[in-house]
Parts: sequence; C-alpha cells; structure tokens
Amino acid sequence: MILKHSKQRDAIKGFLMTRKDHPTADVVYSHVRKEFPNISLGTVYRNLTLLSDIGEILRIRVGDGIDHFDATVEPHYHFVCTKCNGVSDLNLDSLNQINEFADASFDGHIAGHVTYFYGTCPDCTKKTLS
Amino acid sequence: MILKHSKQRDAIKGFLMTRKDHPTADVVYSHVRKEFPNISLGTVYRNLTLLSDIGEILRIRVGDGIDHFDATVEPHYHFVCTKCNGVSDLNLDSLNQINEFADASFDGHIAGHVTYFYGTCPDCTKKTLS
DNA sequence: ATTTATATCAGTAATGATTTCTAATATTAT
DNA sequence: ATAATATTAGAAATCATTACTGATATAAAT
Repeated sequence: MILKHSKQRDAIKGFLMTRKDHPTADVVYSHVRKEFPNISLGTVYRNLTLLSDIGEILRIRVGDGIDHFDATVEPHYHFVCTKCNGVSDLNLDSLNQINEFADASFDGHIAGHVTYFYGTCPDCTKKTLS
Repeated sequence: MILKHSKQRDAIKGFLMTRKDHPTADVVYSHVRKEFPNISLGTVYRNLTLLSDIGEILRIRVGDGIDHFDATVEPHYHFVCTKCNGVSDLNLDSLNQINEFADASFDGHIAGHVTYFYGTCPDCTKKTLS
C-alpha cells in the first residue's frame, strides 16, 4: 500500500523526535492533541504502528505491559528506573557476543537478543542521597 | 494476609511444574479445568499472580504481549522461537558481568537486566532442513 | 483546475488479556 | 461444632490496543 502524506503522522513523528524518554501512545496522544485537538487515539496508534512497521521508529516493551516508542532506530539498549518507572537510553556497545555464547550450548539457532537493564536512574539516585 | 490451602492453587502449581514450555494463563486454565471443571479463569490469574508474588513461580514477558509462567524460579534465560512462538529455557551461565559493563558508562545505578534470546528452536530448525 | 482513486482521518465499537467485585464456599484455628 | 476469614466461581470492569465506518485529505490523472 502506497503511503500518502499526513500532517498527523508528521506531528506524531516530530513529537517523538523531540523526546528521549520513550513515551507511550497515551503521552504522544495528549501532546499531539495540542496541535490537532480532534486527533483520535486510534490515529495515534495506527501511525505509531505504521511508523514502526516501516522502521522509522521503534516499539519498545520493557515489562510494564505498555508499549513505549522511540524515534532512535539505531540499535541501543534501554534502562528502566524501578523508582520512577522512566525509560532512558544507555550508551553501550552491542553485546552481540552473548548470542554466540548462548548459541554454543543450544541445539537451535540464536538470531539475536532483547535486553533491558533496570535499577535507579541518575535523578532518583540523587534524590535518594539528599 | 495469611495463606490458606487451596486445591485449585495446588493444581495450578502442579500443572506448571510438569511443563517446560512456560504456558500462558489460558493454557493453564484449559488444563486445570480437566480436574476442576468449574474453575474460573479469574482464579487461575489470581493464583498465578499470588504464586509469582510469593516467589514460587516466575511471570515471564517475552514481547508477545501475553504473560507466560514458569515453575523454575532459579535465575535462567529464555529463548523464543520466531517460527513457532514457543518459549523454552536456555542452559546458560549468568551474564551478570554485563551489568557492570553497562554501569561503567551510566550515571545511575544498574541493579540487573532482563534478557531473552530469539531465533529458531531445535524442532523448527530440523523441519527447515527436511 | 477538475476529476478520480484511495490513503487517512475522527469517532466509535470491538477485542483480548488481565483484574476486580460479590455472594457463596472451603479451610484453619478455636 | 463454631467462628473467622481466605478462597472460590461467575460475572463485570478495566486497560491497552485494534478494527470498523462513513467522511475527508492527498496525490495523480485528466
């Protein structure tokens, strides 16, 4: 199916690009609504799904049962704060060697892995100390 | 709240212990129903949640949006087959060193990681070849 | 510019997994 | 036995997400 240009899709992608905290569909919705008061949550979901299908954004699942979205599509790892539940990026080299490590003792074929780290984010660490 | 014994809970835990494929609540439900025809899905969910809260089983999220459950609580890694969607265990040493690796370039504190591997399981690998 | 074709939209309804509610039942202690 | 209460079955509610529908916007063809 051929894509047609859409202002709503532009706004969704544009908003995501301004954010480093991997917002949920609901957060995207509430912000894009400032520019498009009549936009529907269904449109937000449809475009987030479309954009991730064509590889322009990432859909991230970090165990809270809610999908998060990320405009940075280059492979990278994520961090989830167990205090504020925030999601952020980690500046970390690829851990692809763990695929071979796992493959060594496995009878099938390992193509990749999904990893996220958890703990206390910089902000919550500061708050704990003060 | 003090726990009381329950035949339904026993059956749920007992069924889970016979399985290595990390069934979903729905699968647990359909099997336990053979012994307790009137058991409700809510009871299955409540007990699976209770058992994982007290650490007798694990609740596993592998990105398909459905919770899987595992009677093996010792830390171990999981594998998801991208062909049959089956979930299985991996016999793999802990990768805890990646926590320190990630911590090195991170301003907060990393307490742990969640990882699962994906690819083709032994069965599907065999079928592809034949 | 008009017309045509169709992708996208807003709004709403439907879905699927999971949780919560309620009155009845089962379990444990007294 | 009796009392106290955790647990149950069944149904309803919730939450995130997807699908449906007729109207609208976009891009291409005339």
